[in-house]
Amino acid sequence: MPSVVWFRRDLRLTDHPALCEAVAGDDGIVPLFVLDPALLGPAGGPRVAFMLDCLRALDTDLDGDLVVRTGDPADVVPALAREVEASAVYTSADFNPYGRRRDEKVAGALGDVPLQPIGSPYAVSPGRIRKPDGEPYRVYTPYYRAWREHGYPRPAPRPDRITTVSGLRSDPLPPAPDIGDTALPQAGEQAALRRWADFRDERLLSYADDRNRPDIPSTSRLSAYLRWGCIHPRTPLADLSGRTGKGAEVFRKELAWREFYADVLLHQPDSAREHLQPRYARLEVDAGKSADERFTAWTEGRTGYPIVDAGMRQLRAEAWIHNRIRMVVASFLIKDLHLGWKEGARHFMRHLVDGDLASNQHGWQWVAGSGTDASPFYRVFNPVKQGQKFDPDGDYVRRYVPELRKVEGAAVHTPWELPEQPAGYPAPIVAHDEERREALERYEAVKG
DNA sequence: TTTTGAGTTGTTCGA
DNA sequence: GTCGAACAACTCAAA
Repeated sequence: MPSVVWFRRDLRLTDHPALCEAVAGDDGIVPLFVLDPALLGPAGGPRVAFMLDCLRALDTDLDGDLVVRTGDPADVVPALAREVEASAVYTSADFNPYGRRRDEKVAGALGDVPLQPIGSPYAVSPGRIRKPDGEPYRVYTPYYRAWREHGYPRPAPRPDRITTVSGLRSDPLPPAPDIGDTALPQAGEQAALRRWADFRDERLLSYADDRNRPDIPSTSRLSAYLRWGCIHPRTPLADLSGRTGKGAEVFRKELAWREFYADVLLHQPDSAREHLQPRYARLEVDAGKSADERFTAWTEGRTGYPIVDAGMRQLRAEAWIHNRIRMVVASFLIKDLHLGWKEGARHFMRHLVDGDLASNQHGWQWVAGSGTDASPFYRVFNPVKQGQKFDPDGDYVRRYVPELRKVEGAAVHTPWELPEQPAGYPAPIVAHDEERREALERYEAVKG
């Protein structure tokens, strides 16, 4: 009897424990991907388009034997299992709130055929790292120490031979959503491995110094690949283990942040929707027509603050934003426009190619100060300062804001000081100094 | 149980 | 221009 390998956020063949386990059986595997409308709906065009490309790449790597089926996994997976008389369904564990509910339903619907979760999208699965008293960590740094202490396995090799069952019905992939000119990364496992190798060899050494620079290619840009599991974090982590440089340590910490937030979300599933710290429900948030207009200006990159607008336009152009700039635009939405983090987080999830629930929701809450960080509430990003510091020559702004292309150097961060206003570029929609004070007052009111 | 030290990513102000 | 202090108080982790 063959076994089914149900792919979800693990669209690769290398270092795939569930796949390894399945191919150890004698009768071949049925590789399956389920197009689940409940997940595809909110995913947003770029992420779906990228996923479809990854599925094509995976199908190619499987000699065209990937079985795609559309529908509720609780129907689709058991139906296929019966169809091929599967002995088991192997899969990587999913720890997101929806994924856990779904897998419980699927396991129930499968009856006697076991649903075997093996491995997960993390080096250390969420829930594994605990304090000595058995409680989960709520603060990153001690979590990181425990995570390092815990360790993680080396990557598993790609199976020598993958015998697939051929000739099964497979639904055609839906047409890619219209994403206009948005430039997506090259999809698939091979592209992910190349991307990692390039980063490791070219930029890791200077990563600690340059990672906050959006104007130069300083980051790994692995996020979309990690999101869909084209690469498992074990692969970079194994390469890092032999390196002592600061860049290696800082990059390892970034990977650990992803794991920390997944752990927090596992223990506090509601934190995907609500503030982790409940008192922030009291934070005053603007609503109404003017708030809606400010939100729209933010999404369209028309706030009049060049670094913010460049970030929001990069999101449209590439379905991705440099991490530093994510913080800047998030801080602007929350503390300059006085809008809720949830709106911003939802917008990111709709438009990011790498949108990951745990990292996104908790990244936003980090900025809002309502998450795991013991954030000093007076930490308000100054959009001009951030621009001058991290985009010192203004190259990043000019790349994404054509109205400002003729402005030279760092002057691009303060267009209102130019003798002549650049045509078509808006004046600042709010005065940062005033809104900073306003934000501090509102946060003050939430204290205690 | 109590105590102590520490907490990703900042900004402003005054010396 | 550079530097340190102030911006508060609280929660968490660990001794």
